[in-house]
Amino acid sequence: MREMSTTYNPKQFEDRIYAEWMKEGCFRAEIDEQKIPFAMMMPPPNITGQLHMGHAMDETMQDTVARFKRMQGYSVLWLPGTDHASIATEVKIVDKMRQEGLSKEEVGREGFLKRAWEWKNNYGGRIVEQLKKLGSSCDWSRLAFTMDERCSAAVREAFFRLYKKGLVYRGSRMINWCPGCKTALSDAEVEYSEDAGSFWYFRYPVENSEEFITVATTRPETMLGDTAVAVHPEDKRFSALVGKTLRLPLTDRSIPVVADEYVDPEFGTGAVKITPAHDPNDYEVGKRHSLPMICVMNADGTMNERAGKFAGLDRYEARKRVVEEMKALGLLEKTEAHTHNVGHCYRCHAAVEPTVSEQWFVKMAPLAKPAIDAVVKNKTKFIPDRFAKIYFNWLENIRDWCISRQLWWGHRIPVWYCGGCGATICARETPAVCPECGSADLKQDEDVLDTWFSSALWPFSTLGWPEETKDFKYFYPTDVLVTGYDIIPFWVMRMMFSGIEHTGKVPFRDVLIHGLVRDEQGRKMSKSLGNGIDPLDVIDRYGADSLRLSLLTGVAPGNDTRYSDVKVEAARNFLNKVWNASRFVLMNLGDRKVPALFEIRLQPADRWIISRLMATIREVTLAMQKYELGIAADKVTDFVWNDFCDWYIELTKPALYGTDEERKDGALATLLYVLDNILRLLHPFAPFVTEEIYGCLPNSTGKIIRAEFPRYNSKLAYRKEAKAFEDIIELIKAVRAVKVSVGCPPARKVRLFLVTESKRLVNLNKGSVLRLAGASEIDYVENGAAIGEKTVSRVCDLGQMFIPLGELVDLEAERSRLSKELDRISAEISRAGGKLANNNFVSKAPARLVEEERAKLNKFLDMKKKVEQQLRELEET
RNA sequence: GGGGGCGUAGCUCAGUUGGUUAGAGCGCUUGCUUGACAUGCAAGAGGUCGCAGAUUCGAGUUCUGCCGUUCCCACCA
Repeated sequence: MREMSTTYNPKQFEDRIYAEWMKEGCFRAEIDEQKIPFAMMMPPPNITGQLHMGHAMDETMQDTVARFKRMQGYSVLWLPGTDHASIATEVKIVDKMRQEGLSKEEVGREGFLKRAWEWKNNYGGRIVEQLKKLGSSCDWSRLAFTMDERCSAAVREAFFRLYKKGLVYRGSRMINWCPGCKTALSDAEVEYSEDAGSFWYFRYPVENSEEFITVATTRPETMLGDTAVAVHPEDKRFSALVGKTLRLPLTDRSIPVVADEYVDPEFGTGAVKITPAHDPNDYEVGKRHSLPMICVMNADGTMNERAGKFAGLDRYEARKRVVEEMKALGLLEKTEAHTHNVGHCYRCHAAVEPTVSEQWFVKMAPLAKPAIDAVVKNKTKFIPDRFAKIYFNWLENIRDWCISRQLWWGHRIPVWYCGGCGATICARETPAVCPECGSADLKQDEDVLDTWFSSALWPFSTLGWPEETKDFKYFYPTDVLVTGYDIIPFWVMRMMFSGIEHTGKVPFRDVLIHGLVRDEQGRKMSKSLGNGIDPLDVIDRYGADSLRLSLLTGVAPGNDTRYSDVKVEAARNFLNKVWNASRFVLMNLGDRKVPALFEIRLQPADRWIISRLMATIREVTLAMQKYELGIAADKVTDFVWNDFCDWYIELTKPALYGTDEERKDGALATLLYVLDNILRLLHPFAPFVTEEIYGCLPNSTGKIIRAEFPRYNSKLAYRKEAKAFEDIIELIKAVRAVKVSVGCPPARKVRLFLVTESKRLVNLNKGSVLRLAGASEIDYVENGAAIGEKTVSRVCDLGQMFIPLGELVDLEAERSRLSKELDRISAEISRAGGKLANNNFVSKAPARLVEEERAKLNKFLDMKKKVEQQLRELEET
C-alpha cells in the first residue's frame, strides 16, 4: 500500500498517472464485435489556438462522457485532432513574415506553404499537449489533422462528388469581402455590431433641370459606384422623375431614376442611391433593372481607378473626401448621427465590404432539406432541444455557401482550367493532360477552400472515408457531438448536411450543446478585454480534477457559466475530502484482511449507507445517460460528503475503536466496499485522484479507468431498513440541536431518556448514538413524568427524547424555540387540514398522496400535543 | 422586425415528466484543535421562486400578457 499524504496534492500524481494511462494504451479504441461501439469526434481546435476555458469545458464534458461509457463496457472511440484554420493561420504566418520584412508575394506560394507547414510542425501540437493536462482520454494514436493525407483526400472526393452533381458551382455573385484578410467570407463568418456612424444627405441634380433628388447614405464613398437612384413606384413625390436621368456628382456619369418596391418611402428621403456592386439589396435591384455594376474598390479596401480622383485612397479616407467635396459643391444637404449594423470579419474584425466577385459556391437548398428532415424526424437530437431551433433557423434561411478563399493555406480547389480549349476540369487527383483536348497546359484554380469545408467532413474523413475502412464501418455514425452553441451554424449544421449527402447517414445521433464560460462578472472572456483565465494556470494551482469538477457542477446544459476561483476551490476542498476519507479507510484497514461484504452480518448503519449508495448509483447513471453531467456530479458529491463522510464514517468509529472483531470487520468491509464504489462513480469526473487512490486499495486489480462503472443492485437497496435507520440520524440531530439550543457545552455528556417503541434499533446503534450525540447513557422510560427531573424534550420519529439539564441551561431559549416550533406545526396542520378538507383533492389526487397527507396531519397533531405539553412543563419551572 | 436564454437565499447557480415543509456552494451568525480532513466538524439565520392573470384538487415547474436583462438572426439605404 502506497503511503498517503495528509492533504490532497494533485501535483504529486497527475502527470505520472497520465503517463501510465498512455503507456498502457488505456485510451486506444479497439474494434471489438463483442462490444457496442461508442464514438465521439473531438471538435478540432485550431493549430493557432491556445487552450482556453471554453476548450477546458468542452473537453471535460467529452472526457467525462468517454470515461463513463468506457466503464460501462462500450468500445469507446474519442478521436482527437486539430484544424488547419485557414484564415487564422495564414494571418499569423503573414504577421510573422512582416516582422522579418517579408511579404507573401515575395516568398511566393511555395515558399509561403513551406513556412506554414514549418510553423504547424513547430507549434501546431502545442494545444494537443495542453489537452493532455486536463486528463483527456482520447485515442492519440488516431490523432487527425484537417490537412493530413486522409482528410485531404476526403475533401477532394467530397468536392468532386458535389461538382459532378452540380451542387458546387462557380459564379459571380454578391459576397462578403474582408479587406483585412483579402478574401471572400461565408455569411456565417460575418459578425454584425452596432457602430456609430452618420447619415449623409446628398443632392443628385436632375439633368437639364434645376431640380434634384436627395438621397441618404451611410457609405458616401460607394456613390462613386452608383448606377441608379430608386424610388417606390407609388411614391407620388417622385413619380414625375421616374425615367429621368440624374447627373452623378464627382463623376462624369449619368444615372437613371428607377421605381422599385424595395424602397421604403417612409425611411430617409424615400429615394435610395443604388450601388449594385457594393450592397446586397442594391445588387438585387440592379439585377431587376439591368443596371451596370461598377466596382470601385480594390481587394485591400482602397478605391480603384473606377473611383476617379479618389483612386488609391483607403475607403474611409475616400469617405471623408467625398463628403468634403459634396459639401464644397453645395450638394450636402445635411448630416445626421446614425448608428447602424456593420458586418465585421470574425477573424480580423475589419468591416466587411459586400462585393460582387467570382467565387465557388455550394448550392444549399437541396442539401438543407434532408438536414432539416433528419432533426425533425429525430435521427439527430439536440440536447437541450431548444437548440434545434437555431439549427432550423439557419438552414431554412440559408443562401448558397461561398467556399472559395483567396488564401494559400488550405485545401486547394481541385479544379483545373485548360489553356488549350478553355475546359474546366474537376478531378480527385492532378490531371496530366486535359481530358477534353489533350493539352498539357493546365492551371489549377488559385483559391483554397473554406476551413469549414473540411471540418464539415470531420466525423467521417477521420475514419478514412471514402474508403470503407474497418473504423468507418464500426464507428460511423458517431454517437454524440459535444460543442458550444456558438458554432452550430459554422460546423454542426455543415457536418449534418455533409454527412447525409456523402454517407447517407447522419454523422451523430446526439448533439450535446454547452454554453460559454464567462468571467467572474459574466463578461465574455476575450483577448482584447484581457480577462481570459488560463486553464493551465488553474491546473497548476488546484489540479486538473478540481478544474474539471468546477466546470461541471451547477451548470445546466446549454447555459453559460461563470468561472471563478472560488468554485475551483470548492471542488478542491471536496477532493481533499475524498482523499482524506480514503486515507481514513485505508489507515484503519492497515494490513487486516477483511471478509467480503456478503459474508458478514451487517449492522443497520452499514445497510443504510449501502442503500444510499445504491440510490446514488441509480441517480447518477440515469443522469449520465441523459447527459446531465452537472446533476450527476452533484449527486455523487452529495453522497460522498454528506452521507459517507459526515455520517457513515463517524458511525463506524465506535466499532473501529472497539473490541468486537466481528463488528470491526463489518464496518471495514462496508467502508471498503462503499469507497471502492465511490471512486468508480467519481472517476469520470475526477479521473486522476480516483486513479491514484484506487491504486492504494487492497482489493483493486489494474487501473480504475478500466474498471466497471458501479451497477445498481436491487438486493442491496435495503429500502425499509434504511428508512428505519434515518430515525437514528434524526435522533442524534435532535440531541445535538437541543444541546446547542440550551447552551450546553458540546463536551458535556448528557443523559438521554427515550420514550420509544424502537428499543432494539436504538440498542443496536447505542455506541454511535452516544458518540455522535455526545451522551453518556440512554434510559428507556414510559413517559416524561417517570424521569422525575427537569428536562428538555424533543419529539422525533422514534418517539420522544428527554434530556435532564440541571441548572446550567438557558431555558428561556428553549421556551422561545418551542413556541416557534409550535407556530410551524400549527401552520402545517392548517395546510394539511385544508388540503384534506378539500373534496376535490381527496377525490382527484392520487390515493398515495392523500394517504401521505393524512399521515402528515396525524403526525403534526401528535407533535402539537407533545410540544404543548413540554411548553407547559417549562412554564411551571 | 423575428426567435431564444435568464430573472429562485447577500453572491453564483441547481431544481429532470406539475405532487412531502423549495435546494447546493460561497458568504453570514454561534460554538468546537471530537485520534481522516480547519481544504475541517456541529447548530443556525436567510426565499411572498420578476409582476399580473389563466389552467388544475395542486404551479418555481404548463399557458397568456407585461417588466427587466442578455444572446442569436434579419435589417431601412
